Amino acid sequence: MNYWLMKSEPDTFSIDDLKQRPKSTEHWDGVRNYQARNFMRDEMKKGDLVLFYHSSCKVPGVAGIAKIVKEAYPDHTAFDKNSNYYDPKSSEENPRWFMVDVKFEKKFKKVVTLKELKTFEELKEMKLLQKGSRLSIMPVTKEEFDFIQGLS
DNA sequence: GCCAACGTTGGC
DNA sequence: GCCAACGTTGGC
Repeated sequence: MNYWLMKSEPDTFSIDDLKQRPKSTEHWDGVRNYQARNFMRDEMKKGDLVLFYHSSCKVPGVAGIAKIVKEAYPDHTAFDKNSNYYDPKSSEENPRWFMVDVKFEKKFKKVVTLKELKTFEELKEMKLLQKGSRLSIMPVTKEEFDFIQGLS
């Protein structure tokens, strides 16, 4: 089983939004970065756990936990001309972008903030904290996952 | 294949 | 709103 961190802008889609979806499940569309796509398409497995990270907001940080409930399949928003995520280079015959389904697992009582994360020696190696790291989907180790959950 | 120009991310 | 860092595009 693998562990991940997935970023979302809470003004657009927060952990509360995820919880409120039917079956507390939503497809993770709009990923348009090859590295993030490859993680999703090639390595994410059903049952993997996800740190749900709030980015580009007042208090960035890990807001809770979600779970992968469906493995990668073509991201249909890439086919939709009216979508912000439309990509003419992706077709149904040869899809370029993929998404997974993610289910709400739990919300932390308080957000484990980015500021806080930066203070721990144990998390020094985290991809999230590396300079210039901007990936919206990245792997975390079991140790990092457990440690962060322990902070909540 | 190089690289300049441009676009995006995301913390601050 | 600024800007550093990184990704993508496209001319050559």
